[in-house]
Amino acid sequence: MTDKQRKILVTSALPYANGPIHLGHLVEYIQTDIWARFQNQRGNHCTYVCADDAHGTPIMLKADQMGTSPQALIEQVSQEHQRDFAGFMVGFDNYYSTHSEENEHFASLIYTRLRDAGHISKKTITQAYDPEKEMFLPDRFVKGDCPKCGAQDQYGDSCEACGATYSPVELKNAYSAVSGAKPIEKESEHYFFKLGNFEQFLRHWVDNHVQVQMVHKLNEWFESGLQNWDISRDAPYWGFEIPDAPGKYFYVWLDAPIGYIASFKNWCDKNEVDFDEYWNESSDTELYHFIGKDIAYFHTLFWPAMLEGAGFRKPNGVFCHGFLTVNGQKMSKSRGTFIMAETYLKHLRPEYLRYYFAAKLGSGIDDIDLSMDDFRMRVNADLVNKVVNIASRCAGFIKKKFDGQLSGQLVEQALYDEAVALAEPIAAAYEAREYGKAMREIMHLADKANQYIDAAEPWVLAKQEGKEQEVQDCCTMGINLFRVIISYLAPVLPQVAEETATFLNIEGFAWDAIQQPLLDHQINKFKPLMQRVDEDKVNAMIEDSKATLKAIAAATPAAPVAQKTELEKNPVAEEITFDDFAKVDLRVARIAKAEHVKGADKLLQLTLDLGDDTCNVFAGIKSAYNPEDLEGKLTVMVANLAPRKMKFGMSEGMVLAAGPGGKDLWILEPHAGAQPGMRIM
RNA sequence: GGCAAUAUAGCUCAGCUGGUUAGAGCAUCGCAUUCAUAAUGCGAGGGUCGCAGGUUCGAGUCCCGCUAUUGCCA
Repeated sequence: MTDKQRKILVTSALPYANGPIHLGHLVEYIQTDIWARFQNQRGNHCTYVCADDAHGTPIMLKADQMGTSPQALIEQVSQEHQRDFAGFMVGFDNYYSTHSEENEHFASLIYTRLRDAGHISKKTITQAYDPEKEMFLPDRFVKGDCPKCGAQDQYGDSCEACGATYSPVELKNAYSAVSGAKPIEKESEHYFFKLGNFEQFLRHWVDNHVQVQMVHKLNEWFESGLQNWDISRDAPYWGFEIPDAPGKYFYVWLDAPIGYIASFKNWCDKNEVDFDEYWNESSDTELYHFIGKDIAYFHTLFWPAMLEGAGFRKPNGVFCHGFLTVNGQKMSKSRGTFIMAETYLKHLRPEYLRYYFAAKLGSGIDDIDLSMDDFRMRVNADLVNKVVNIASRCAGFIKKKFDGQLSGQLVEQALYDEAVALAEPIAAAYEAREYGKAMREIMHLADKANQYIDAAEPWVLAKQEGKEQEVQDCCTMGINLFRVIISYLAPVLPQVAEETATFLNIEGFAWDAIQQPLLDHQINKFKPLMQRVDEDKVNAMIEDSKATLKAIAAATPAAPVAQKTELEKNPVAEEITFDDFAKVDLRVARIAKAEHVKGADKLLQLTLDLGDDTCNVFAGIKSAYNPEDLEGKLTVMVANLAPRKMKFGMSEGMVLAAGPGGKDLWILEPHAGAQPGMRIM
């Protein structure tokens, strides 16, 4: 800690103001908050700002749908977001909105500077247009059938069933997700940011400012060539009008990152801080953005290029993190693993999650998994059984026998020195965002503290005459080790740290304070600092998540879309006679074996048991089923279908399934009791 | 389809530039202990490091292929 105080500005990505914060978001805010708290604890001056990302078509349409104004919607969502973040102890210095005067100012300023420097071009493009709603439709708001595989109800940019990418005009049976009308093609002049002008700058910049994993990604983008970026949208659009272009608005992604600047400016004005010191091109303050890997493109290409072009400083680092999975899978609304921040907080303490995320976070971009059982056991074992236990097992002696007074000496100076010596490696781990590594070090120290107390046996000494001093000494050691541990954990567990400060009767946890042990010092009564994670509460949270999402789904007025009924999408076929039908021999079959097919993206190979006979069938259901989930189940097959030679072998029949394709595919299963081989009539 | 990341004990994860019998925590089992929020300590079992090749004196660690999972394709 010899460096002079660093001035640091950190940001987390701006959450979009059309929905609630969920646990997936929180990975990033907790990661950033821990880093910011750590920096301040070390004595640096770290400011943490964020804001709601409050513009764009989805917000405009959602407000419309709810019968309210975008303004009212974003105000309400902002309240909810701030409430949730506060609940998780995410300590922003400023939380603002991209729909603000400051942001309009900076968006216009940056645009104007880019334009004057020749980095903006115009071009007329053709886009899908909703003639009923009289607006251009973003790709996501055009739906229809995939031109490649025919899957129904796909978005305008890509097919979820076959993965094909295309433009909205290629969709079959296209309709507007806004009005249900058939979109037409319409021309409009758009404004573009000439990203290619910055290729040399960017190629150089990315080398030192993003993680290695991202460098690879970026090189890929460089290889395929930097395209101009479409930064304008036509009215009606919820955002800022472009200064010299009436009826044209900044695309939401243009003013979103500028929201970092705007939020900071807003904070500067309130706190009399010199804005320019932080944002001048030659600033020697530090700037870091924490983001999810999905928005790297915007933050590692467009953003530094915009700043460069407009004469602002560039970030010192853009830190990507991975996504959150729950119980090893994508968060799922039906499984109750799509957990909103608010729902979590109704049942569980925020620090559990802060610690769990910290224990799993590294500096890379790997996804992290929240395994509910692991979460509960890990938090209980580490924080309650190990860490808090240290204080709990020493405090009683100090309080009862010595009236809260710590002794005047450290009997195991070497052990204490060892604990304090971890300050630097742990600080280095925090600095490098290797929180998992830091947590492992800290828990190892906690193990040592428990081992020490075990060996010292204060409860044995306490029963012996004349050993009072030894009891006080070893409990003083224990309490001091506890203090060191909580100091290391303070960025992760703000509330525990605060309550520990009260318990220890100290000011707080400046990083270097532990250099001086607490001796001849009066401490307060110990109160349990943390309760165990209760399995029932975890389960209640899951159930609550299911219920909450159901309620939301029910309350949300269905998009006026024209939710076409299944029959409308796919009318009943021409009438047939019974004899026609009878030609199809449907049989109950048991799925004896199901396996992946080497080299096939969509097929599973099924071995179907018909009682006396088995047959081999290739079924295109891989996107919806895991082989292991199918084995042993009964299903229905067409038994007399002519065998067909496929690339992977002979398919002797087919299994029946319903659904548009992709994950939405359901095979038939007869009621229990049906036997393999039975004919279905 | 293209590109990338990941795949290590039952679970969650470490394993740096290749080098002795592959580590941790939790879980399990045995023993000890009772100061502590059914907490702690000691010890044990448990892995052909996704599969198959290759480079090397030597590979979990490098290369190729395959499989699975995940993400990105502005």
